[in-house]
Amino acid sequence: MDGERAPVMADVARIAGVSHQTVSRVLNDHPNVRDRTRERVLAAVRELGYRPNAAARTLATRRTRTLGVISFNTTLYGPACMLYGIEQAAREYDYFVTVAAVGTLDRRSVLDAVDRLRNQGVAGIVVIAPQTAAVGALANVPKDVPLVAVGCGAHTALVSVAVDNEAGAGLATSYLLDLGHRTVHHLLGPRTWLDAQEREAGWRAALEKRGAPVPEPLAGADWTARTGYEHGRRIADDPGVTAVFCANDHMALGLLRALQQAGRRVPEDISVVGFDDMAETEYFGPSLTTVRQDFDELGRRALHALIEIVGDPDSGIPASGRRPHIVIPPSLVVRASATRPRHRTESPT
Amino acid sequence: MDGERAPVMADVARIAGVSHQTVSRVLNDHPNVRDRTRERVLAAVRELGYRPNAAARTLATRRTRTLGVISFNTTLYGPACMLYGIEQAAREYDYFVTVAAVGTLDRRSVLDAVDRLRNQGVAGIVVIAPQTAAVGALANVPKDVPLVAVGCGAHTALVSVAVDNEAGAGLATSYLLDLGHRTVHHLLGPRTWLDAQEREAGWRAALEKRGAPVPEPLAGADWTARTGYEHGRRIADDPGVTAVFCANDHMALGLLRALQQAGRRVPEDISVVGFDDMAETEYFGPSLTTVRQDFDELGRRALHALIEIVGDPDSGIPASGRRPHIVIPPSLVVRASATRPRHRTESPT
DNA sequence: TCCAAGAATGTGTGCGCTAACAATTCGTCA
DNA sequence: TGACGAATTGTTAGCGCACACATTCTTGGA
Repeated sequence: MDGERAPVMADVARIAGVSHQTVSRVLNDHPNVRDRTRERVLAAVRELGYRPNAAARTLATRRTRTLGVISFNTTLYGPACMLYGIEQAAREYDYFVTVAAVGTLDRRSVLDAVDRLRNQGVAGIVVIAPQTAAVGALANVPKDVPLVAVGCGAHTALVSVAVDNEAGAGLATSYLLDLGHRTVHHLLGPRTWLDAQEREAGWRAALEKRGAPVPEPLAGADWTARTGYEHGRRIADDPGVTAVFCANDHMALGLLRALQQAGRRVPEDISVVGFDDMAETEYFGPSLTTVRQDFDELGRRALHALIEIVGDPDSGIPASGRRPHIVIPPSLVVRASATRPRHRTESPT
Repeated sequence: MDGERAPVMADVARIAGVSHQTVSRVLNDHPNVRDRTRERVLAAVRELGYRPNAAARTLATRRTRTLGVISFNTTLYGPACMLYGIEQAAREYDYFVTVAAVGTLDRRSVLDAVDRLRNQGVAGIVVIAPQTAAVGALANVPKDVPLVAVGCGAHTALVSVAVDNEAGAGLATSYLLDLGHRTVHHLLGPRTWLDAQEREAGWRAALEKRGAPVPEPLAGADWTARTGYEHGRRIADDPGVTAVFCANDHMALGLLRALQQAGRRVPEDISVVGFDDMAETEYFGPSLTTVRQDFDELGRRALHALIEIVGDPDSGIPASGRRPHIVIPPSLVVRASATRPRHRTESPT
């Protein structure tokens, strides 16, 4: 293909008139290289357009500067953002990121992804795969593979970085209750997701704490606008529902749409609150009150945690610290989709 | 850290009672290995939990099985999907994918990303960075780096895989014209994006072909719902506008919202068509008629193109073929957001 | 029975780099 | 001026694997 082979360290050494080891020293910022020598070497490097061979370095040092990311579906807003945050942070530490997407979330796929990444020789892995099954499978991974789970809820055996789902759900639920709603219905995410479970728990806890009745949560949704829509049609027919907390924004969108089609007004007839604060929620009809989670930050924090475990000699971070769970507080973004109920049935203020 | 070192080929060889070379043969599916020997080797591999050292293999073979992806913003729907498609396809060919996200799109960032990837020794690069600036910068990359641009419009000097933006825009525009609109307004994407340019060209061509007046396109938007919203407020005040073709779905969402707030009904008063067909468009209010592009497929095709250039010996694909541009036809997805104009001002059918 | 051709396996070497150690140079103080 | 220690540079030996070649073992036909 290409005429001549890429220059190697020996070539640089010859041109600079030094030994290859000196070149290595310059490239790795070792002390005890005379300034003049260093400059000669760097000049030679530039002249040749030399670039070190990563594989050779890896082989010699027995350590890679690449990290793996396993992601269930990078197409979803949250995972996509987290991936972005991870990559950003990795760059700062001078690590590469290789991704392994898994199509389905059975144990096998997940373990398979772990395997592929290990074959490539990654130094550690961040998992964006918030399902219970995935987490279960991950528990079987040999402990010599540094592993951090991100956005997967906090109740896992793994080192994890996550938003505080329960607190977020509590925020949303309390907000609706404060508005004067007698109770708040909940459009569940898929129960196989830890986030969904935790949000449900937070919702339930908030209700119970306030002594509000706890209605049966609306189950069977899968995070998509489509299932939100389907539930919305049913809710529209139920005059008892005045407030709905949706486990994510996509479903809220579908719900909003169904209610609108059925002639139920939001927020006048029914208040809706979502979760995630994806970029477009502000422009839903009406703009959606939702719980914001900073996915970017989540990704970054996950990477930091991983680096900390891997132990980056260049950053002076000890390879020791054990920090099982990092929890990031979410915040409520108030927009137009929720308000006080029109016909207050009790407790007039 | 871990007590003993990972097993190497020699360990396997010893246990299986063969030479390391035979182990290598088994692992690389070479012919001329007796079945019994192969089994002994594989048993030893399993027993030891041996996994080949990728770095060593790379060093010895002088070729990596990793590909790089440069992406401007994996947070957007399109790029996220393409990345997913790329990873999927890469896995089939047994390649790894490492991502390099760039925050801004100046030449420097892009070239920087290329550099990082080359340092890591990737065999080739897929670029998801549809801006003119990026493409310009890429033209400077040494030609010995296999490079494929994806979703960046077709008018580039690079090997590219893209949806046919002009055809898609034509589809949308003609559809609105066929409905009876006198003309179609266009909410432009950012002019620095090739997709935006091509969509504008397609819109303009369709209009001219039909002899319809060509209004000044609505400029200054940036793909986000926010700018779509801003333009929407202005459009709402303009009774002359009966049909709008938006350069993407996000902007269409903002537009829809603004129109609704202003009391203009869609599609009765104004018809709207988008571009992309992202997952939620069906649940916009009203559900959006849009031009679908199959991002996933785009990503997969890009990867195939790259593999073809890189030349994968294991797949029997020759390292020769030059295929500058691959264009994928888009399709129109008809939903509720567009209809015939209410007050037809001319050409009664 | 023997030999040639081919199948099956083993041996040696180098990929490009870093780590450990050896050798050299330099400065400085007695 | 000489010598000693620190700073600087060079030398050697792998890291784990695949390739080229050498060697041994099977066949099958004369």
